[in-house]
Amino acid sequence: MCSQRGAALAIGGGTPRKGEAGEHSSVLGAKVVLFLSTFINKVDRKGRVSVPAPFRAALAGQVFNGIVAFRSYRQAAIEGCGIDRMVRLSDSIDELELFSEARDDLASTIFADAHQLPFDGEGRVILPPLLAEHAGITEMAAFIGRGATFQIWEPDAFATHQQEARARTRAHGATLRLRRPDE
Amino acid sequence: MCSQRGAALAIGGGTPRKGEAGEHSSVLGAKVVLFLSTFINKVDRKGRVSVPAPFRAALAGQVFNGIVAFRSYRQAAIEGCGIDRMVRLSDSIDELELFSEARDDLASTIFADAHQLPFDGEGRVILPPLLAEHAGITEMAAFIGRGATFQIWEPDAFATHQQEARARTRAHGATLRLRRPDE
DNA sequence: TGAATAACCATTGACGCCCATTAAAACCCA
DNA sequence: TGGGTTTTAATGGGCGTCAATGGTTATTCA
Repeated sequence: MCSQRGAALAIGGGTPRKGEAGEHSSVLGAKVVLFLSTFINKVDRKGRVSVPAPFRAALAGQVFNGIVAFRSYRQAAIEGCGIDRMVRLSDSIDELELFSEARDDLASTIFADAHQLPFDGEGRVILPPLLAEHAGITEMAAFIGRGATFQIWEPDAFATHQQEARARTRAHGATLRLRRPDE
Repeated sequence: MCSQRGAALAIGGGTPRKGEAGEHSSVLGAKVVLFLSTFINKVDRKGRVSVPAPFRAALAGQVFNGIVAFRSYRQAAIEGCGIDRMVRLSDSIDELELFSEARDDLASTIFADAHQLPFDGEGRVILPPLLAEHAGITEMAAFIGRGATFQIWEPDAFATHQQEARARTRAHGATLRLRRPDE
């Protein structure tokens, strides 16, 4: 009802067209995943929320059909991404010294808190109470595209957060150098 | 009763779909195993605990139908993984200098202490008293996903540990460079 | 023969899966 | 370009299945 259209997308070997179902190409190179825009969906009495179709499309073809979600460390929000990103993270951590403290901390902090939320037939997921509470989500959930990942906020909380972020950006004049395509 | 749903998973050659039972493909390349999230299950009077279904799924297809557990030597926890990882660990240790002290210590610390815990028909394992005591587990056991491995803690003890780990991670500004998909 | 262990069965509640409904885009054609 | 049609997405709800748990019976070893 409140969701807005607009896109976010997934870029694989080929660009998924309309009718032809963007299939994975689970093949070689990792698929480029991009989450864009904001979508506000309803949380039903069972705790289910529809993940925006564009986000689902971006995740299509990953080894796990659903999203991975965990509490944001610094904000009252839920961080979301696809399983592929977690696998990469796992590999990265595996390269740290076995049994080192840093490795331990990262593992306990990241993986222990991550929830794998599978899509149901309609592309919905069930928000675990722990996560929903952390973000203060009850009625509605705002899916916020952030490029390679996304966040889920309580709509009003996000509106406030966004205003503050804008103000900060204006104040600090934050800039960013664009990465060269190849570097 | 206290377990939380959400899945964690096993990624084989093919994507385990709905009806077609995600089977192993114990084939060539090592299967990608990812333990995510936290599950708290009850330990019954016989010392049995259900290993979370998602963890079982991640282990499916390995040569030993069960888990390998040993005492963490840094924490009041039980380290857990599949038999396949022990094989890899063995290989790694094999590469250390023969007769070196480190090799000796690792071998006796890990392998001598490792227990193979087979699943019963319902996917439960019996926690050896030695391990349970080391982790202070009596009523409940928390299965903690850590990517390629997992740990088993006494729930409250883990909650404390996790908070400290979070604090440390934030304090050290511990960062981790995400591994590029292909590198 | 008794104790400990393993295999088997039974219960229940949460979750996966399905179908129906509605609303809003996208599409098509005049 | 406007109106009518088609398709897809979001939402609600019912029901079957499986996971977690508890208990009972068979089996093995001391």
